[in-house]
Amino acid sequence: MTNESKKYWLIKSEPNVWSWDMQVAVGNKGECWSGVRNYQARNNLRTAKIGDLAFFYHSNEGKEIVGIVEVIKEAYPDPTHQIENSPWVAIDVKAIKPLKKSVSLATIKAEPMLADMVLVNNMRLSVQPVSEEEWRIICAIGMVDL
DNA sequence: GCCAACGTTGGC
DNA sequence: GCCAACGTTGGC
Repeated sequence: MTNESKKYWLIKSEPNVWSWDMQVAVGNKGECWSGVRNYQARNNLRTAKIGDLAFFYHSNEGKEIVGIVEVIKEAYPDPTHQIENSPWVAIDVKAIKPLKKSVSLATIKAEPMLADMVLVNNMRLSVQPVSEEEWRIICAIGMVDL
């Protein structure tokens, strides 16, 4: 695993369904990221590799990036959709660290350098790529070193 | 709770 | 293959 091949993502969760605190509570064993029912998001999940990092975004309630997770298991059949030839996949992620300062959607929208983020332009996509530049900017705003 | 934006479905 | 109807997401 080299730094060059590492990709960055943003994954969304409604905190009343699966929150950052719950993600932290399961610790290093991580948790299965499942239930994605959107082809574009599914394709992104398939692309995610072990060691890739992702922002953990709270949708609906909070509307902010609260932490960083790492992919620890690559795409496998979604355990919440057990039918033959299910098109859906899941990955496993584990919490790495919280942002010292969470980065809200309003903050992202207000930052011109982040105007091209998928989060801003395709609000409904639940698993989305983040460019290295966007990653660095948000880490800086969130006062986290990664 | 409302509704705009988007994705999916199904009739034709 | 088009497009209207419907369902879902998610900000407000």
